[in-house]
Amino acid sequence: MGDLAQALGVQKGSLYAHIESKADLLWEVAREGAEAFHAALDEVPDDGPVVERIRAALRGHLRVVAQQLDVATVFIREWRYLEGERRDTFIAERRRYEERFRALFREGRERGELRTDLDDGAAALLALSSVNWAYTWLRRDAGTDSLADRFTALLLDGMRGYSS
Amino acid sequence: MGDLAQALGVQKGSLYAHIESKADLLWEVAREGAEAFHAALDEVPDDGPVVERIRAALRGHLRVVAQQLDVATVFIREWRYLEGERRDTFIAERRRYEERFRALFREGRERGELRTDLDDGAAALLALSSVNWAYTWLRRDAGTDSLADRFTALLLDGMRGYSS
DNA sequence: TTTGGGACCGAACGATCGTTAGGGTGATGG
DNA sequence: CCATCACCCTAACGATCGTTCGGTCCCAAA
Repeated sequence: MGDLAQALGVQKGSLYAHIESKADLLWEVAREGAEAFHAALDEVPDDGPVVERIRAALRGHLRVVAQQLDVATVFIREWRYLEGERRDTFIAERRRYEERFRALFREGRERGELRTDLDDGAAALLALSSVNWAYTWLRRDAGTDSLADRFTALLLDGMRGYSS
Repeated sequence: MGDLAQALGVQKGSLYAHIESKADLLWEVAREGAEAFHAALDEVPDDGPVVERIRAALRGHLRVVAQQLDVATVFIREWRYLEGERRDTFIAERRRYEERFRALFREGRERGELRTDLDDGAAALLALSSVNWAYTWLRRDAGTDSLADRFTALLLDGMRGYSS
């Protein structure tokens, strides 16, 4: 709160003419984060090659991380400090996001665009881990699309030479 | 400190008969974490198929995460609260760990066991991201080896069907 | 012109937390 | 037997932090 007030050029107490509590602020940022990531997924077309949609989803996620790093940090890490009902509803929203991701891989498998023995749970976990971890090192001005493409290529084609 | 004292069945102040400061504790755990992860990497043989060594490295990392979750959490996340010189030396140790990981992928490419156009930096980043993120969801009793193997399979062979 | 209200200040409150101080106990070893 | 020392307690200190409160200023609506 002190830092926030200082960044606004205002005394600590003056903040409370605009907000109710610190917890409210965290909740607002968490909601904003959920909205941003879901919005990025909304931009992914719901038909066309699954591979391209996965690439678009990773691009979108990384873009949110890079361009709204603070919001993303709350969505990814700081949400833990939410309390009570807000915490529960946030977790549900977060699970929904992961589920939407997983559905991509499931559909890819079912359509035969991905390997038929694909473990879509592990696949979604792997993909989401890679982009979720990005908030720890990603710079705001990084070329996120090309990075997402490199991740996509690695995830889809693997690191072995056989498939090239 | 209060929680720690309570867990030990002791008053807060009594802790200081054994330690110097809270910062010292964090430093100790951070060092323990670095030691554990490096030790896990030491168990990986330095010859043989690179693919198997990568699998072993991921297994080792996940095992440390699962079995020493608190230590791993400090190594992965809480080290940020280290200060001064300790912070710097820790970061160096952490970078060295990442570099050892990356060397695996580089060697795999150079030996022709991995694709010749492999971006070993991105590959190491992807692999480390996947296992680093695990501390957020991994349960202590999880079958980490099989999980590491699933990750290894996905990373090496990819999610596309072509290579199977 | 008066009134109401939003924005802000300055100060303080109350809680938490890491740490210190002073004193007590009991076991150990010279 | 006595001194030492490790260990622990209670109490308090000082700093930080989120929040409250009374008061001032100023703009806009009545």
